Amino acid sequence: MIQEALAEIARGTAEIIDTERIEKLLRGYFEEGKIYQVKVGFDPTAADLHLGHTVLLQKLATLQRYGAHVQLLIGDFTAMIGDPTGKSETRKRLDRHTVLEHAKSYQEQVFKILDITKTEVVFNSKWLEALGVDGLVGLTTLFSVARMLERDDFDKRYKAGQNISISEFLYPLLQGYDSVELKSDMEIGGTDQKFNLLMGRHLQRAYGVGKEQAILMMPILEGLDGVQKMSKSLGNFVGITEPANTIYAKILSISDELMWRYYELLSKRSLDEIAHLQKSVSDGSFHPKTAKENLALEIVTRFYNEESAKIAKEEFDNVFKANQLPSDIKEYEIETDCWICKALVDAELELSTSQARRDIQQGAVRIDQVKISDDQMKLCDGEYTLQVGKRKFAKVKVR
RNA sequence: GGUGAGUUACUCAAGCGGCCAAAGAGGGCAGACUGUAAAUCUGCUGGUUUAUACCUUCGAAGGUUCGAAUCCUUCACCCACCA
Repeated sequence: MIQEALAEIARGTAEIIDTERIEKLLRGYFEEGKIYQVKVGFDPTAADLHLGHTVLLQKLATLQRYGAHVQLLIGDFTAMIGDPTGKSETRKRLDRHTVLEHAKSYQEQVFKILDITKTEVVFNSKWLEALGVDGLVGLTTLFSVARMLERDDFDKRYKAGQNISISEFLYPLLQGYDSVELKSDMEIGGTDQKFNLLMGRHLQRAYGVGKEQAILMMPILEGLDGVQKMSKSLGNFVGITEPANTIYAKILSISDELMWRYYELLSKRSLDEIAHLQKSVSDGSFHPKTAKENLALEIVTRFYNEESAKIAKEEFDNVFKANQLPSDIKEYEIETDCWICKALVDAELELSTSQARRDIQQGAVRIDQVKISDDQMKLCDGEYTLQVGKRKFAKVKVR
């Protein structure tokens, strides 16, 4: 029983630190019904969750089935410093109102996956504000600069002669201190958070919390481009609140190679089943497109339902296989005798008339499914369907 | 505090008085081919009612010049080294 649970928990993880401890927590649950605290941190700056977040969330949901109580930590205090992982720009401090709003929006999304009765939302400003300069200085004595510089990204930047600010040293310390306050038994995060996660362990020891959190690291999900990590700012994401049709279409646009990665990290199918599927595709007995469709259907179903997923697929096939128009196209009203380039801009299909002109010259623009080549034409009264490229549509009423 | 280097379009990065809306790469968009996949090939990639044209852009503001991303001055920011 415990071993089974452990195997399920370990599935897809990149690294686990202190498996013995996790085993102990599970034993406590199975034998005595003891629950334990699992910490996960979120930045309150981005309120839209995407598939990358769900890798963590799904793992948490699994843990919740085995006795975990989730501490969903909103890093409202640390967010203003900015995580040094990645680019560092001085961030604006968010006001209380905005933070609460983001947190609320998080909860709406998070509980599509997590069990609300086993989750608690906490804000680290609560204790970090109270920490004071005194406490902060105390905290900084517990870790050395040399060890801080061991951290991979600091090391690289230091050697490359790039700037590292003191506040960036504070970030992992404060995040680790959260684990002290929360007395977490386990923390889950992406592999890029390894240093920060370990800091929690280190500080729990230093502060004599009486336990050291186990660490569960999940791989970072690549974005739609298959190279960089999925993030909203890079625009390579699939948001979990996006329309079913969009989610479906985005999944279908990923490369075959990336599809297996998504299967591994997002699908609920067993690893054996996925391996089998992969084999069938590589020996040609199963079409990769079908495999991708199944994946897309599974993911859409998770956030909506089977019916919506089916409709999304039909819509997709209609538009891209049969070259028909999508069923819901935005409508715009345009004045008569409108220059085509201007109309394209007004219908929000193009950003500028110059761009519109270029696209027309390249044969990317269609009116009522017919390709046009004259960038000087005007639209007279009537209703038209404008299309730019393969996926941008708009209906216009000209009068 | 001293010395030196730097700030160019979405990103990196060339340019060092006119041929600069600004090389090149990446990214993005579009076309061909497809499974709206990848790979590949091609075109485009500041704006403007139609442009061997004009306008805005090369950290900011001034100046020199017929003419400046390029030279000078001041300011801001950033980095390294020395203290």
